[in-house]
Amino acid sequence: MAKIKPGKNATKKDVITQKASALFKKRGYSSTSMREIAETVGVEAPSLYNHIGSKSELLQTICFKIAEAFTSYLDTTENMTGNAAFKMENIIRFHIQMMINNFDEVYVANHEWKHLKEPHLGNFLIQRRGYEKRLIILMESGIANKEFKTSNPHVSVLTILSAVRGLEFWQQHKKNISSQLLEDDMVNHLLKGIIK
Amino acid sequence: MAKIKPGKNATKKDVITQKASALFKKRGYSSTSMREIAETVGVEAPSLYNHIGSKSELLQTICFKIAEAFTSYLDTTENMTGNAAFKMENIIRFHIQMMINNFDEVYVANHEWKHLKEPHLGNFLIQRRGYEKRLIILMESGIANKEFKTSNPHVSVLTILSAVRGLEFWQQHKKNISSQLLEDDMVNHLLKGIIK
DNA sequence: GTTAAAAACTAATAATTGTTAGTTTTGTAA
DNA sequence: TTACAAAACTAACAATTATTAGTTTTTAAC
Repeated sequence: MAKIKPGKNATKKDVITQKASALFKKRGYSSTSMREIAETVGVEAPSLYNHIGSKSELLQTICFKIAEAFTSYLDTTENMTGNAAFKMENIIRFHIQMMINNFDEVYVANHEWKHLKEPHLGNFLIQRRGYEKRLIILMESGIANKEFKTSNPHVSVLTILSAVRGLEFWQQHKKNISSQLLEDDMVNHLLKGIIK
Repeated sequence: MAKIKPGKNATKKDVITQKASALFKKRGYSSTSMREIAETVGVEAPSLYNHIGSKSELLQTICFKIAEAFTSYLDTTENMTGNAAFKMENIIRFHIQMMINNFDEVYVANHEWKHLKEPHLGNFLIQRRGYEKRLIILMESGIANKEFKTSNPHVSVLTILSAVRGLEFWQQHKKNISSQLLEDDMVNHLLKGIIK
């Protein structure tokens, strides 16, 4: 039957999606051809269409899977007991771990979402803005609690999200920095700064 | 003569490059066609070739102009008198200002450089890594001086660069945040943290 | 007004794209 | 072994791509 061999718990569609993630990350969505994806899967291009609907569907799958993961972790965190600083630290750590453990897909969701087609593009942006808004509310509650210094919560959240989302080029420094050190140091930096 | 009308101090090539920056930012390098660029310039696609060599040359121009700006500002800063914290703050402020005042080009340099062709791709990465290395050295000197908390200087620099480079989605919050507030708050955050 | 150059135009090219149609091969259950 | 469905294959498509060639228009200097 299939030359595409799914591992345990992975459909053939999963395999294709994973290979596509790696290629979309490396070469960008638009520059990646279905023939390239097919080649890394070990199949001719038209065969892919026995498993997926379209190239753009691949991008949707990736983007929404990641968006879902972040939203769902935020749900969990909001329902935890603990102060705002605790929750914020949790979320930062989750972002860093996602970046480390699901690099290809997170990178694609962060950088290639603009190639989504409507209505998915709109939905993605709504979800993303909603996520940012909830983080801002968390930050505001921490300021109200006097856990955080008084500052513009928009800017704080933007800074944190920028920092963790842009983390992609940590990959080049992998040899020098263990992922645990990266996580701890980065959390410290974003919460407590670097000035003595 | 030309239907492309350069403003003061701007050649026709400059106009094309600027329009291309905006399109590369909005739609990505690969998804932007020469016909699209031509249309926003107000000309047919082949006419562009009277002023530029190729599409990929446009990307080169943008990427290296920005890389040059950052490298050159770092040169200046390194030669200033002042401690490491002063210099680092300076550099962070410059990054933020560049992001605000040259958004399209900085965004393209940060996100589309992977589509550069050799040998330019290699040169760009060398320049970029050199820049990061010099920031790490600056950070190390600050730690040695006891200006900065002891931590991994790689991680600190990575965090700062991630934060300022990812700043692109501040655009969506423009209405809420003045650029001066953004700059001051972000510098504070990256240097002194947010925890009380 | 004439002339020469700069820069626009139209037409065309070869390559690559995502995708469909139609056919053959493969694997599984009976 | 037979039969059916899943999934591979080849061939082909229409569209779009960056770019070139050749021609006409525009501009500026005299």
